[in-house]
Amino acid sequence: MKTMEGEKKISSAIVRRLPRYYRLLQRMREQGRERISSGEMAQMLNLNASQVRQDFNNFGGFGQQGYGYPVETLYKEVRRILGLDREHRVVIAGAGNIGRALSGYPGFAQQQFRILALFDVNPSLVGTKLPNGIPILHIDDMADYIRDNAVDVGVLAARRSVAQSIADTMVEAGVEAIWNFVPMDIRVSVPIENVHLAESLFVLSYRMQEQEKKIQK
Amino acid sequence: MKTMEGEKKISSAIVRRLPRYYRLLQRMREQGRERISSGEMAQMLNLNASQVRQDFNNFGGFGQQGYGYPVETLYKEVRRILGLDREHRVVIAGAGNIGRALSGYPGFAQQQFRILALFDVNPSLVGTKLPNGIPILHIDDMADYIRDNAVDVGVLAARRSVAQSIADTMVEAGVEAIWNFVPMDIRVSVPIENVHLAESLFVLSYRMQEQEKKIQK
DNA sequence: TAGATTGTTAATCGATTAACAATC
DNA sequence: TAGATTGTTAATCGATTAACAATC
Repeated sequence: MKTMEGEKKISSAIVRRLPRYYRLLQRMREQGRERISSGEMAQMLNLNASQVRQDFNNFGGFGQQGYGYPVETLYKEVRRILGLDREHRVVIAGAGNIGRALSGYPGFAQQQFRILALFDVNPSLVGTKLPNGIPILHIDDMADYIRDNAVDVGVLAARRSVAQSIADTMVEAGVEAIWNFVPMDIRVSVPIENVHLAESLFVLSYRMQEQEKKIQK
Repeated sequence: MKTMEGEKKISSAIVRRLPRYYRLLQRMREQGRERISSGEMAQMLNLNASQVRQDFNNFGGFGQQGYGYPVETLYKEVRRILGLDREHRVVIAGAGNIGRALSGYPGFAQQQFRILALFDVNPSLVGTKLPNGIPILHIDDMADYIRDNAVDVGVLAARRSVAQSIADTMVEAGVEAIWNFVPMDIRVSVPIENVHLAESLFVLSYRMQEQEKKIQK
């Protein structure tokens, strides 16, 4: 082990591979695997073995020459690096299709993302609860709720016209990160991660066309 | 105009920027803007003006020296490049939270992605219709439905254990692309685009931690 | 024409891959 | 010890940025 975490700036390319390593290690762990080599990880994730070793060495030397990486240790390290070793408290702005679908998504609870409440303006929704018991509250109460309940993650699933202003309210009330499902560029001072479904679909459409062109030749 | 489309291989980085240009041009168009320069696009999308020009020149010379790019023309070109100038016929496997949320997503219909049906095994869902009229059919009927209705895009929103086999059925029945919401690597012979929500959330979690560390210093 | 902005080549930067000594 | 595989430096590759002649 040579490098210490936190010293160098980790590139976005590397950060986006971390969840993939995490998922792989989780699976290996469930299967009772005790060690795994960079070559094996590379093959399973369609990467290069050097790249895998480079990636992990940004955070410290977790492997052992001649042996590989201990699955359990590496799993825990990656979980810690990703910040998944503590509970996150989440609210969702917008109780429409997306907002409700996200609240039912099992992946969150499993990784300690607790969804506390949804917020909306629709009078026929406000005051009700989802089947799983999560309450839908009025958006005007969101700021206080965030403060009172130590919410650290805000999810944007509202209409486009109000999205920026809701984001501002969230940040002002104290969320530390925003997960944005609204197809627009939100400007905030905290980390934000965009899930632009339409863009992903358009990329698919492009590749589909490209494929057709290839076949026609 | 020098290069002809289809000659060179377009890198993934460029393809992923195309939807962002598209969205920007759509907005400019709605605002009645007639022309736009590479510099202006770069600024709005947080890119470099050279990069913008390089990107478009992969597909042909759409600009004019001393003037910029005509918005309407460029918009239509990008739409065509992305394959959004024709209707796509879509089915969704899995009528759970995600599947139903996607069927209600207005972005699709606007871009000519027509969702024809959902498929599931749940007897209390099969045979019913969503509020917007889209029918939920039995998964066993999916292959025939795809063939009979010229479906070209399959959406995977089913449980993990059946996802690969459903994907195989879709491809066998003739879909040309798969949009995958199941957090696993699906192996198919057609283009596939993964929307791994958990991975996106984990990246957010990472950045949040990183930010905290910075502040503590 | 003069000014602006493209299209395109060249330079730079950063990420990926290869190579190999260190070492378990 | 011999074999395997890491950690790390060096080489390569590809993407981004800069520069500028072409031209509207």
